[in-house]
Amino acid sequence: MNGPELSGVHPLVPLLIYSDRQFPPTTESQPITAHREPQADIHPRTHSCIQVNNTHRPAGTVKKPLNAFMLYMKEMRAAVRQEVHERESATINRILGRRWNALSRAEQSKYFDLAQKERLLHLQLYPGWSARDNYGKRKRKDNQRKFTLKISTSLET
DNA sequence: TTACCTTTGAAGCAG
DNA sequence: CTGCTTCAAAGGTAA
Repeated sequence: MNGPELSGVHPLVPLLIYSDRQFPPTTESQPITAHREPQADIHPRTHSCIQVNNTHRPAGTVKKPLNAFMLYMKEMRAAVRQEVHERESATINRILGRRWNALSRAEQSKYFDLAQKERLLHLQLYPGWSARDNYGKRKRKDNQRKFTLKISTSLET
């Protein structure tokens, strides 16, 4: 198999090469975006990432490394979309979860190993980074539930 | 335009 | 340490 991957090689392969040593002149504001989501960093048409930098949301927001299942989803999502006549990610993800649980441990280990490498790579790419950087950033209704829970606790106290 | 929905796993947080 | 909560992807859908 030369490259079952759609785009060619795994997104982390070219980065593993760099992981051997310190990265070339990093502009600190732009730390190796090749990892994933280049669109979140620089838009070719926009080109002016200066404005988007501080005002709204930092373009260089470092996200969590993908776990084994997320990596499995990344690879299988397109295929499943073609198999079934469905486009909603919620439905697709439900199917992916079903297939993931049907995989043997040996088959899953492939993705667990890949996820571990991603974590190590992430550690090298962003030393000092913590998942708490993005913790509570999403606006979710769960926040209200947590808030309500707090209120209940306070009332009891 | 944004959050929701949905999955598993990792990790943060609270007690 | 135990258990609960949030985020990671992602795309149609609802508000």
